[in-house]
Amino acid sequence: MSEESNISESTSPAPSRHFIRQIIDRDLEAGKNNSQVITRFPPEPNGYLHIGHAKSICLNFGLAKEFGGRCHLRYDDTNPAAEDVEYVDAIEADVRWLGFEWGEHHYFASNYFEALYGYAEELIQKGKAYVCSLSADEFKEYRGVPTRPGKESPSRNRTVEENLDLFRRMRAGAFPDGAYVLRAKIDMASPNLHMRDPTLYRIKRIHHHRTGDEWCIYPMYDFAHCISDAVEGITHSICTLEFEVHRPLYDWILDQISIPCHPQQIEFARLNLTYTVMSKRRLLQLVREGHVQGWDDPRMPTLCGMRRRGYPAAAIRAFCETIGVTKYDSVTEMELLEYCVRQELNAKALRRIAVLDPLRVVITNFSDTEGINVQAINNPEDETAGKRPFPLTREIFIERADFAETPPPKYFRLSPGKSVRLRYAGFITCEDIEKDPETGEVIALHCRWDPPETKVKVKATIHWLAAPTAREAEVRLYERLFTVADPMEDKDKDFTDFLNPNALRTTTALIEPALSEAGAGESFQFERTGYFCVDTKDSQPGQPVFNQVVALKASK
RNA sequence: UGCCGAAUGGUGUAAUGGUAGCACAGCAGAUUCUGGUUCUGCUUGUCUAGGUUCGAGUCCUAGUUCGGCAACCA
Repeated sequence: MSEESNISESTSPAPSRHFIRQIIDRDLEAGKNNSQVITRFPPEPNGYLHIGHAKSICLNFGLAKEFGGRCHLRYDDTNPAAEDVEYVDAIEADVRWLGFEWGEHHYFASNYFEALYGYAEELIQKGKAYVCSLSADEFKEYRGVPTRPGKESPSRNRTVEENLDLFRRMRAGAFPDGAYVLRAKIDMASPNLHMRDPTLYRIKRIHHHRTGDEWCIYPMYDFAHCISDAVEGITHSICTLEFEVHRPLYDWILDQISIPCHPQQIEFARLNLTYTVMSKRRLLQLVREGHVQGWDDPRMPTLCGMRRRGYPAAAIRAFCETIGVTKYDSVTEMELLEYCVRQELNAKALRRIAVLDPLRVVITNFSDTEGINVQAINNPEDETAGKRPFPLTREIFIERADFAETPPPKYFRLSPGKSVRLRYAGFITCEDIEKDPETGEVIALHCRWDPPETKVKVKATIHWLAAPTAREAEVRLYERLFTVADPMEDKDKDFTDFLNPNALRTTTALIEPALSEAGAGESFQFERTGYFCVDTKDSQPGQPVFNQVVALKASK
């Protein structure tokens, strides 16, 4: 490399740095946190991860990698009512699939229940927390509303001894669920509702998927999260915008207790995508009500759904980098995700031929036994992918849409008397049409074949399959899950009213023999049609089922 | 009518007081044995009104609009 190009490279503009990178840049410059970057991805195991989580995963793990730090995988499992091990395993598989590793830094907030309890007692000792006897309804009433201050609970002035005794008995199971809660003693007049003596612990006799029946009191998110971060020595605690109003409480708790570490909470805008929904609750509703066939249904925006659909992990990573990170509540167009998917697949996927909606063609100047063998290119973007033999016989199948009896304007493909190129195999000219006498439907075409050397002037090349070698396979074609960009927009309707009835269409296609041996999870480009991935659930050896990943970019 | 936050083309994002740039989408063209890919060009933008400054997307003031917050959820 010449000196000049070295210079131009070093002076080329630095890659743009989003606001969190800039915060870290400044922290590192100031020597904060011993110049370390330790992040965490803290899912609650109460549902499957979706593309919105991918943004957070790529951010947290990506930042750690970029700055030579580390990222912890920590389950925020403080509410056993909603959580389950089923989700724990699925979450790990999804994060790994995305390409990230947590090493030995695999934690559960429930690992810290004992420590958390200790900090709660410390708060009580310091007169910063009290046990409250208000019922849930009274609690609400006392809390007040945003525009009016709340009023203090009668329990607020209990002595430290009383509070300690009550809290210990709460833990010991002396009281029924809901009888008491532990609250922070902050400020009932705070304009921030979260600072009006928030609940720290509640009594819940629910079996926990990790701690079993060891506990009947469970810490709330606000208490558990900041302390878990501090215990793990997290430097940058990155979360979504809705936690912005929780930050004063995050800081307050860590300021009151004797823990040396105080991570910085930074909020960013969650991902919204057009033509889908992104909340676990609504995704769960789609599963429960049977609108889709499960969390990993290829129509779902879940990571397992996208993986099954055939979206490459690299495409999702590229997408997450492209969308950026801001505090602006935005809606990203699905087209951008699809672009990233095509970009990745175009470079990597082997080309194969499949005819989705077959129309029989008889080559009139071939005898039954006559035929030729051509070579098909496996990937024009990658010469090392090589070629494969591809036979042409008297009877072939073409795509029904590649013939038009009365061609519309600018139709380049086959029509009566017209010619097209057969991919890799010369030309055909349509000489006759065979129709069903009853329905009038075109059932076959009779065409004359000309070899490639003929140089027939055509404007289109179509794909085709030799009838004797063609095999059948189930192909699933997907459209967007919803018919409108924002299914939540109409407040008078349920989002399920906008479900796209054509989101899944199943058909039997004709595939080339090489495809019937395709392994589960393998992706191909069906030439001129789209990208397809062998379904990992419903395929049998030698009998693949194909999921359409994404169509080729629409022709103009 | 409380508090917190955010506003840059259709969408997403950059510009950190000094030429408003990039990507997606759209449109047009070139190349092409995939109406794919690739390449070229084009359309479209700083929420409003004042102010500071030689100079404002950026700083100040006022407003407008949008989002979040009133689980013993996270």
